[in-house]
Amino acid sequence: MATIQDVAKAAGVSSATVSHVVNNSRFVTPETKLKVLEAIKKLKYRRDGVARSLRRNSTGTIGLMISDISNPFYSDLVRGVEDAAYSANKGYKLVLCNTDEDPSKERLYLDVMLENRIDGLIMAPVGGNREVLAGLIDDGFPVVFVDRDLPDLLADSVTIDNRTAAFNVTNHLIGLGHRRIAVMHAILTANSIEDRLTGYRMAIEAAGLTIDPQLLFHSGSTIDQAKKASLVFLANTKKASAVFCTNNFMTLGFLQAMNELGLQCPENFAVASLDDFPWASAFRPQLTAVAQPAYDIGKEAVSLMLSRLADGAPREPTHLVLNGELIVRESCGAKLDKESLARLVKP
Amino acid sequence: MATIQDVAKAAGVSSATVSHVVNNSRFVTPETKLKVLEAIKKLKYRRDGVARSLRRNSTGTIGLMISDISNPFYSDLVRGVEDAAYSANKGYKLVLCNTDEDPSKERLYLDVMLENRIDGLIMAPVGGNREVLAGLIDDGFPVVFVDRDLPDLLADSVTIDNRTAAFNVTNHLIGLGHRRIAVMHAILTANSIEDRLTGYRMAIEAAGLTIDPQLLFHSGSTIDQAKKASLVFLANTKKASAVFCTNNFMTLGFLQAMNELGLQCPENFAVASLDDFPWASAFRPQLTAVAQPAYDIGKEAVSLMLSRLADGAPREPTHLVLNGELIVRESCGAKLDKESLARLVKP
DNA sequence: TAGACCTATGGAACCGCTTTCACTGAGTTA
DNA sequence: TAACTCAGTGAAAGCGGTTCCATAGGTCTA
Repeated sequence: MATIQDVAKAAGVSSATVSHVVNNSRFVTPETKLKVLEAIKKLKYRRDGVARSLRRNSTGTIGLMISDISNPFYSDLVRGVEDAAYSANKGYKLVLCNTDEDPSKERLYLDVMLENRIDGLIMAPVGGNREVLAGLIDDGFPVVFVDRDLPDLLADSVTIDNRTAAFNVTNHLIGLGHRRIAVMHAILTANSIEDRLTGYRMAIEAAGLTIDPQLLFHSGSTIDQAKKASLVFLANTKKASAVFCTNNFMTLGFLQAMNELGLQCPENFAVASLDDFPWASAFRPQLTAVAQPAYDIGKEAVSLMLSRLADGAPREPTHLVLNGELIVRESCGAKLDKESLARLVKP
Repeated sequence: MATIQDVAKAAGVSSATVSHVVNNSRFVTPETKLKVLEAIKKLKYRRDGVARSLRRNSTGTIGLMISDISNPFYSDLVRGVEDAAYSANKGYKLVLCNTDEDPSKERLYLDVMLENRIDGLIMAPVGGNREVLAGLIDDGFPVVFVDRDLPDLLADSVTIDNRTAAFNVTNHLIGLGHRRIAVMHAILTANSIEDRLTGYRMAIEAAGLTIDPQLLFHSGSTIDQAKKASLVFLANTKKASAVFCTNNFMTLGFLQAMNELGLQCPENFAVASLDDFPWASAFRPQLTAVAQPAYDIGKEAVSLMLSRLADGAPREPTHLVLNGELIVRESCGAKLDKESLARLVKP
């Protein structure tokens, strides 16, 4: 691999000149430039980004930590981040890792990324590495939280209004006549889940209903765990007629469980999802869901990140809150005739 | 950020000793080691991976280029790559990018990755950057193709037996009585699509049927493009009773088109997919599909990569061919009663 | 006791770039 | 013609590690 010195020698100029040609960072006469470019071509020279990063003290790399790339919510989000990061003039690169909601994995990857001198970090925090993150943020290291926030850590964040989203979903179910609405949720120390539960409670109470703690159940964050938890819940039926699944893997797990038990949705049980699927319209049951703007969350996160990277001037953290859109389809019974619906909502 | 020199000074030793302590690369007396570790802790020293990479001439980074992370096939594959890459003792990092099947994007990202001195590249080649890739491979740079292969480029590859998979799917449709089976495919210069079409043709001919070119149609590689192509196809109906969708986005597009036209699957049209979805069992129609071992493809790709990175000794390229598994569910009519099926297969 | 050997550590070159500072020679001004 | 300006380029330090080679001091052998 040819170095800048090789090119300089071949072109009969100094390495400084080669560098300036490559980076377009100072005037070079057309003739000299031509000589340099020819030498570059001839030697197949490719600037060494590692040496460059060392010298410039910046790698042009953004770290991206999410729970699980195989979750469509995150893959869309990642897509948004990537498109925005590469396309910016600067051409930031992305280093990706999955935490699986495991704090120790998160910690490990944090160390790896910091050792490799990422310029900034976009992450869906698991919670549990507060000190490390607080240290980073205090040092002025750019961190943008996505999907959730870690309360009282002063970093930028891009989330959706989880409370309102959950309220709307729950309210939709209530409006259809459902009275006993279950909730399946993941266990997280981040605030998104808590907000979703709060939205649920607010809707229940606003309708003058009472909250039955028996109707809340939780599961691990994979489809399989969600399915198992759902089977258990459905076995000890608490006479619910509907469930609000607080994320998309919960929804898939619940539907798989219903399927295994021979239950039809919505004929036997209504299902509402917080998080839509891009392919939802191709399948039955057609899910009633809040669609999160995952791609936009990623895009906005990059934009906050770039603004931090651009001017070193510290600023107050920005908390961007996007809106989820409730898409009413069939899985809660919205399209059922009155009679069938009546049968569904009174278990 | 403290440097190794700072630590050395604080511990009263040389930077060489600090380096050896950090890397565990030569014996250091317990007392000295302790002093160093304490200094590291006190100064919050974190080894600079960039400087390290420069000196060692290796970054511990693997580039990963796929079409589109929001495609579940690729997100599973990426997951497999990541798990294998991080978990190996070496702890390789991953740099990710999406080509969207666009050769110029592929070229751009290739340049970015090479500039940043990835140690190896795992990619689903778009085709069209043959010279660059050939140059790399000739220079002994480790490249592993996944999902598809670029014929006569001597790189390792991990694929599935596309021909057999397509043969089996088609044969399944024929076995159910379908005689006019359409195929929707993407346009790629890589060989996977060609192989799938070949498998289709072989099954048709093996059954003594004739191939009607009117039944083949193609589309761009997004769900939306697939939907549009499907709408056109379904509008000018060629009296097909079944379609074989040669990848998962084709399948989703086709189902969305059917849905838009009020067509039921399989009652009005049978659909077979090459590529399953992890959540397939939660929804209707329950897809009959060949499940590709996407996660394993990723894992195996890393394992080939690591073997190349370990011993510098060049070896012949390895072409690993995994098997897709035909999962028979309902979308081709397999579970229909004879009468309904008979109605379906004779359009 | 001299030489050989071993153990634990240090000195410093070097990886390939960027960037500051300096320099040369031509043109301009007084 | 001397002094100055300015355009174009070069020399070399330095980013923060790794690693080769050297060395001091101790132990062992003859």
